[in-house]
Amino acid sequence: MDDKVTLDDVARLSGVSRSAASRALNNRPGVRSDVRERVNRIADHIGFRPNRAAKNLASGRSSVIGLVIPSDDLRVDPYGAAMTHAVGRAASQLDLGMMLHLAAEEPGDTVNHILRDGLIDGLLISSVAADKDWVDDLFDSTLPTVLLGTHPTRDDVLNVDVENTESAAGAVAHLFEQGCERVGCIAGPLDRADARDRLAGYRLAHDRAGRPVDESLIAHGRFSRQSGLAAGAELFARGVDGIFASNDEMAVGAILSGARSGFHVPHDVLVVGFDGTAFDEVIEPTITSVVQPFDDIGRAAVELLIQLVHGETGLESVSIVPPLVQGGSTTRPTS
Amino acid sequence: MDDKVTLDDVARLSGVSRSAASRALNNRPGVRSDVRERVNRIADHIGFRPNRAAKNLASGRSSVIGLVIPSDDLRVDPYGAAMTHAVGRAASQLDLGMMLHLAAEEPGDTVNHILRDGLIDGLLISSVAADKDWVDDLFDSTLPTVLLGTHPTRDDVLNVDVENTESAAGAVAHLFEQGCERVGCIAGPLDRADARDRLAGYRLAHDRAGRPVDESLIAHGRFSRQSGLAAGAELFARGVDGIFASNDEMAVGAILSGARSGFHVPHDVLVVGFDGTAFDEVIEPTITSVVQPFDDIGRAAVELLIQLVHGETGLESVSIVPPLVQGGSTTRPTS
DNA sequence: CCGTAACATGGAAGCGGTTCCAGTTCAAGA
DNA sequence: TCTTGAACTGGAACCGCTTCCATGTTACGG
Repeated sequence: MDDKVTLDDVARLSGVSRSAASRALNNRPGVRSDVRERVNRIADHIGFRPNRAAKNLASGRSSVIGLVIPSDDLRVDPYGAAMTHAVGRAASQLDLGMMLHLAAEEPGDTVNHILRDGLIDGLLISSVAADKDWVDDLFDSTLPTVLLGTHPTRDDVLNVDVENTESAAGAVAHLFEQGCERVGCIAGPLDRADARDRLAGYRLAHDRAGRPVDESLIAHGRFSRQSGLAAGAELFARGVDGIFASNDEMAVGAILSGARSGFHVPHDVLVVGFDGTAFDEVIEPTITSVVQPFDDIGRAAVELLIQLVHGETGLESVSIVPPLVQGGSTTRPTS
Repeated sequence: MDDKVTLDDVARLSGVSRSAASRALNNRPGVRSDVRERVNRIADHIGFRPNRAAKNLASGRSSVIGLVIPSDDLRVDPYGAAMTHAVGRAASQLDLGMMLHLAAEEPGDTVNHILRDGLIDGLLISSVAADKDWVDDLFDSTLPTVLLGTHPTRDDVLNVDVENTESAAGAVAHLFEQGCERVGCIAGPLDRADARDRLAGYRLAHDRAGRPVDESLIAHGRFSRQSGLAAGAELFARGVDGIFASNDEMAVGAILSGARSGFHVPHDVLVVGFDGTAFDEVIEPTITSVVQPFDDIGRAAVELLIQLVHGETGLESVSIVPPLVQGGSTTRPTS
């Protein structure tokens, strides 16, 4: 019923010009305060909604950001879903819209889609998607872009990430503190920077504790639950009393794997994971994990992107220190 | 480097007017074919990207659709993630953008966000979000809207859903065929239409088989894994040799619950779920489930919405029959 | 060879805002 | 009272594309 209320209507009813009305509604200077108030009152009285397309065209800004995330990641990886959720909320809080671009393996028309429409002010790209060539190319486009996570190879892109190395080291140190002697590691795919850093943290913790790293206790997974299952089995066979899994999915896999071969957590083995994405799992025990503060990350990323869009310079990447949240998987049974 | 190539440039270089160029590029009639070809060639030679905002403003259409999904659903419910993924892909294939709107409990500015910007041509709303008043109100707005799922109370909204009742009945019948005598049901929250329909299917199957429904074998959950765990425990205590869970999350919960109290699937109990969202789980056995063809649903919904946007009339809701996909949870061990 | 219909073309008017700029208003200081 | 300048105001251009409409062009049958 309130279709098609334009700025002209507001202006006419308020007895001012369109330009004055525009200034009033956008809190721009050059309007007497009583006029400003009247315009605003009338505007929302008649249900004025500025037409985004017109606004966009005139101002050159859309107040919409894009998020590029691997097609699969949203569906099968809790990390992707959590990140999408966080970014969506942050955008919404900042009065921004969010367009979701699912990154498939081949570019298809996606790049065009993303770039073509001046529909987007800037782009947030998941580092998980950055291995796809065409996604990677987006960093070189003229579109303002911020990376979520760490780029596998480049370090010239603005990004927001958690501190991986130290956090991983802290997680492993925690296992040492709980008395673990033989701590295994389930590393992620090493073509990813975060996986490499977490593995580095595992090594770092050993260095600091003055313990040698037993390379045979480093198993490799692909951040999936299945791969954690296999890697876990491998480690249990080698004999470990502690496991640092590079993400929670693999930690879950490891715990299940243990259960199947008679190793129980936390009775026989302590486990710590990374990401904090397994809290909704119905798994005993709950997993101690380096928990990613997704909301903070999303917020920081969106804010950084907006600053970039506004042409601010001297911006710096953000590194967030995630907390180690204790669950049952590293709590030694008292009995 | 190819910044700011406008239609004017294309027109000038092609030696035609802007209007002719526009017609040529949009495959509209009234352009000689050689001219059309020349314009197109030149356009992509100089890297012309029509400005979406301008296009949108002039044509009144944005080629962007919105998806409203409950805030939590994306993160903790595989169903939400799968649906989002499916819609995103379908939209992308049809050359449409997708804006994601996370529906929080309170409206906040979200409604404004969604409606205000003429940014969106139409809206897809998850039925899971339809219990929120403000979301529900969207159906009455002037924005073209299609519901994903079934509305809890209204039947005047255009929707795309799977056939719930018959499918559920089929799932239960399958349990009967496998020789189950006491089949329990874990129902979903009955304020949701799909949950009610699936429960109705459970009853229907009993009717058809000429078996009375033992009301004490109907447990209630909330579609979450945790609630499935509790409901499962309840049923195992009552003694069942088959369980129909209204979704896979609860089926997983039930299987875990069984394992904890010594009932093994499929040895002691057969289980069938609904949705087909648990395939990536590392659970033994894999779950027999009424699998939602998410891609088909997403595609159908987007197409329906676009027809609606184009003002087509006489459109009808779509009901898709999902297949029952067998997993290990209903395969009787031969030994 | 001409009249006419069918088609191709360019001009111009929007779409609904923002923003520059020049003209007004008005109060304070001379 | 007259200046002066800051603050306000409205007119008009413009963002880049679509689309209506009035011309110009072509091809045909008579």
